[in-house]
Amino acid sequence: MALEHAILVSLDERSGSGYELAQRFEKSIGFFWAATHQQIYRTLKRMVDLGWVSCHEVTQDGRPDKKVYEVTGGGRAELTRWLSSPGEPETVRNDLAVKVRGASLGDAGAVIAELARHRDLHAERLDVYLAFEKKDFPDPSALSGRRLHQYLILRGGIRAEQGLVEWCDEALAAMREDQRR
Amino acid sequence: MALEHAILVSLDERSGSGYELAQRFEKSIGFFWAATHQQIYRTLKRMVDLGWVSCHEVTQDGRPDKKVYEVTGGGRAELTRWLSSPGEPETVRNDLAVKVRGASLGDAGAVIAELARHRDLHAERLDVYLAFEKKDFPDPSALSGRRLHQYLILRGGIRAEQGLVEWCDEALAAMREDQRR
DNA sequence: GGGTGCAGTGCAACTAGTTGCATAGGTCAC
DNA sequence: GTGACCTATGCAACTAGTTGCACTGCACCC
Repeated sequence: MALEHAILVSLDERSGSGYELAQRFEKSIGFFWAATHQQIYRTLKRMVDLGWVSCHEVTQDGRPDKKVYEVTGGGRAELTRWLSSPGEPETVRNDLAVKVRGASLGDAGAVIAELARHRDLHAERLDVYLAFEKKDFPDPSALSGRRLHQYLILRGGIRAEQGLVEWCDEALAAMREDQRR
Repeated sequence: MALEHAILVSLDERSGSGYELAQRFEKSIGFFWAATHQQIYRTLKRMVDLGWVSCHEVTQDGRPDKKVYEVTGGGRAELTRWLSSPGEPETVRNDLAVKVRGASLGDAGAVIAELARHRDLHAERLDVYLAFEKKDFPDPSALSGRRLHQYLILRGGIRAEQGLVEWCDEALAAMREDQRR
């Protein structure tokens, strides 16, 4: 499982509370790992037990108190161990593909509409990523270390969304053509 | 959840036992939905309770008896309903991306090796898919209905693997270049 | 006759992830 | 002053998926 490790990477960049982490997961880290606040709070608790992160409460005024977590030596050791251990590619799960495959057993028009909806969702996400790229990484060839790695992740997100938009377009064209015949 | 629906699509094409389904999931359906035999047996049982599939035992000689499942009217109704209902794109989960993002906190060389390993895995899968394409769909423009949908799914798999291979190559080149400096 | 391997089904225990709800302090607008 | 919204944490119950094991029957090879 990589949620722990995604949290370690994120906390290593900057210590923070569960709430802050949840927001980071909604944004940058969410390109390649999704997590709800529930999952994060529970996992943080487990990670404290494992000695991978430490926690101290911070009293705030004007807003509720929070618990700030930071990575310990044990956490860094675990991260190093994990980075060097092999893993398998995630198993694919694609609702939309199941729908396309089943289109001839139901309402093909509805599946086409669903494809078009997903096409637009992916195009929207792609635009967001491309805007990040333009703004945050204007000169990719100059990057190194952590900044390079952040850039590469973004590139992965861009490629994935591009591929999905193109696939939706291909499928839409073929299925619409098939319907006309 | 789409495992039920993936099973319905598969059983609608051809009735079969849990064992057979598990094999189909290892092959064709596995392009876009992974499932173990355990999951399949459990889900089939639930689907019988829901009235989506019916089950009858088949005595075999030379091998153990089996239970053959087939889709009922209720199952087809459920499938139609689901095909017309909107769904969200799956949340992404990518171990390898987490590793790349964390590469500067551990052994960057190990992450590079892991990238190279995954690159080869994806290239291998891509070859398998391309061979299917060549063999099973020599003339895509002539396809319609179910055959077209099967082809489009395969195209999705091909695009996804191609994108991953290219991304691995991009990341490998950049990280190796960064190491040399 | 003993090992390997395929076909076939399943339980039990576990880990991971989702959903709904609760609570509590504070700001800001109408 | 009250309703909407943001920060902040968490429990409980559920659904989904994984892992390890167990059993049966038969075939085929050495």
